[in-house]
Amino acid sequence: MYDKYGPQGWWPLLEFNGVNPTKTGNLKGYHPLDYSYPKNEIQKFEICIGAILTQNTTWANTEKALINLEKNDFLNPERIASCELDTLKGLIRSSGYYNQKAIRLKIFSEFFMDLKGKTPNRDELLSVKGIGPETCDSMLLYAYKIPTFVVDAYTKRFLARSDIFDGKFNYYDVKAFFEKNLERDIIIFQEFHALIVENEKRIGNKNNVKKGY
DNA sequence: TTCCAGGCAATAC
DNA sequence: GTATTGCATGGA
Repeated sequence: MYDKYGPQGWWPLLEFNGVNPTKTGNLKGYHPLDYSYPKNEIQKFEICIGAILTQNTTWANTEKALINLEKNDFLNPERIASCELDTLKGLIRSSGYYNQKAIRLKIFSEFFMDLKGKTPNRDELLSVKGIGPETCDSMLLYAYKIPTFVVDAYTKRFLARSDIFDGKFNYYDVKAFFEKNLERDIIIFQEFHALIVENEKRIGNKNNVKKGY
């Protein structure tokens, strides 16, 4: 997949204006071969907010919400934590589930401020309301650069078609499978997950693999 | 119009 | 511990 699609440069960040013409959807937000992102606390925060906003939603819808937040100077935890809930709901409307996501963003913003720049551990993140296994691992892998493998709907669909996995398709069994078979390296984990997503987006759900498998 | 997308918490068994 | 359900917009 790497030979076919090239380095993916995840996570997509709004601030990056480089162009990767082979991308479908948007031409912005990627930073292939540059693994120094996020470069500051705001970018770190942006990744975490994006991880929450993209829950069960397309990235296109998420990106609209992120752009709205950015335009209104809402990409900082203080602003989100202190603003009117209805204002926040309006800005993230396009991401869907905006009532619960607005509350989750506020809760996470408080948590992020309390960290004061420190890296949270997995259990701390999971204890935050609105953060489940996938959102947690996305934050750790892409914002905090901890080598933990991210399992999402694409990952399971990829495995379901591949025949190389005979276990149960629950989150932790799938995660363990990848972590056992890949070198525990931050760049490899980031690229492998992003390449699976790119591959699955391109081929579509041809075999109509059901969600959850 | 219908279906589904980079989940999660609450609830029910 | 596992299964089900509500949440909501926007594109195909």
